[in-house]
Amino acid sequence: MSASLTPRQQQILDWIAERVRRQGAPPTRQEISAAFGFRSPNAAESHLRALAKKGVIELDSGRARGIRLSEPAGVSGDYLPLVGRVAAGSPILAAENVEEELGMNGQSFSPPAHYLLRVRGDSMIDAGILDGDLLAVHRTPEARQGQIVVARLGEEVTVKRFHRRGRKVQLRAANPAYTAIEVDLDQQELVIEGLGVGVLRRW
Amino acid sequence: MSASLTPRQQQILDWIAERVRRQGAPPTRQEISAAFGFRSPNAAESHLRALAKKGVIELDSGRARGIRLSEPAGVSGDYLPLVGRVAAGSPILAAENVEEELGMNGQSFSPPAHYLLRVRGDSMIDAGILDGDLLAVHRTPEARQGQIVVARLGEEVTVKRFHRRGRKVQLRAANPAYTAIEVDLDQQELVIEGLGVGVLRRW
DNA sequence: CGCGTTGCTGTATAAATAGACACCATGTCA
DNA sequence: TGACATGGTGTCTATTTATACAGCAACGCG
Repeated sequence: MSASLTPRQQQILDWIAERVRRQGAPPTRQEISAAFGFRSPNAAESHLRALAKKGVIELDSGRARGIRLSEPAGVSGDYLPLVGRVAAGSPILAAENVEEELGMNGQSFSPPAHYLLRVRGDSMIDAGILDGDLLAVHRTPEARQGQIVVARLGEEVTVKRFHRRGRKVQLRAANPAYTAIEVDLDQQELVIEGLGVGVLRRW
Repeated sequence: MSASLTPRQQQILDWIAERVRRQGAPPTRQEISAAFGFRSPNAAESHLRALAKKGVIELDSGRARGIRLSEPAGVSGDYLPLVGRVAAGSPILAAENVEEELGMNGQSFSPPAHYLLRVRGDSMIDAGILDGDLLAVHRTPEARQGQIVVARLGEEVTVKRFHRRGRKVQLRAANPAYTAIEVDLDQQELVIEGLGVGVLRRW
């Protein structure tokens, strides 16, 4: 997608990101030039154009300090990845599935959350999980009766309540409009990706 | 700590913080004026001076967009106070009401959350807010039709949907088993403590 | 070889921006 | 009563800033 940056370009991008993080506002052309010892603001201008062309920044024309970082860098620690739609066949935490990093500590949940998964549909509405809600997930392959799990059936990832009887598993929705999914462990592969440990909703 | 802001000042500070969060750069005086309908950039200028005087922002003189938030976005850091039962008559954020500090950034919500309030009862169940859920609250005295608000009526703090017709306000539950609370602003005092901006549930 | 990209210098200018000065109305505090 | 904060309108200007134009040198690609 975005062409790789030259070392110089990377250096400049890093500096800009650092500036935004520390000063709260992007630099001007002349500030960039001063920082790198350019004698002409146009050196900065052309670097910015190159960076914009490669898609790592966006320039708002005609605005003072109109530089925006395409991907806000600065993932330092207490962040949980937000997983949106899971691409068929890919591991849940593959980079392509991560939409955003949310500033919150997984330890706020017990057991701790490893990531947040956006829930689609109203199949868990009676458990107070609405369409678009973020399910806090603890990665573990173990589930007990009645727990809310993130399960992978073939290429599909779903959120349901887990019920097991011997070699048969029922994945039950929390909504009378849905019928339970029956899985025979000898016939189909079922992977428990994790356990729901909480819900986060943003309006 | 920081001197208390007037509602108008809080509103302007919130708007600036939101801008910084979303656009990556602080606004200019004319942008503030445009957003609030001021006809003169000087209205924004004097508000900024007032905010700087109270220590919630810092101004870099002679720089375009030289506004820095003293405490990023007016939110103290990476922790949100969890407010449980609110003692009668005390301010919501009084230390006696804070049960715990949760490791999450208020910026995960938009507008940013200032604290979490434990919701009691099932009066908001149809909005997906269950007994014991934590409501993320953005402090502001302003509410629009239908928004979920934290309101104080006399000594009681409640979470309801806000509806206003002239001097009469209805606080509606999201549960058919409850009847709406009618408030005549000329008879009773109603304080909007904040706006619900999200929900956090821990199992 | 010519062509495009990178990485600069140097100059110029229109537009964006901060911020001064003057002024007004309202409320509060002592 | 006067002083002071709040919340504005209106105008003007010095500075800051983005960005165009004209060049130059080095490099890799086909």
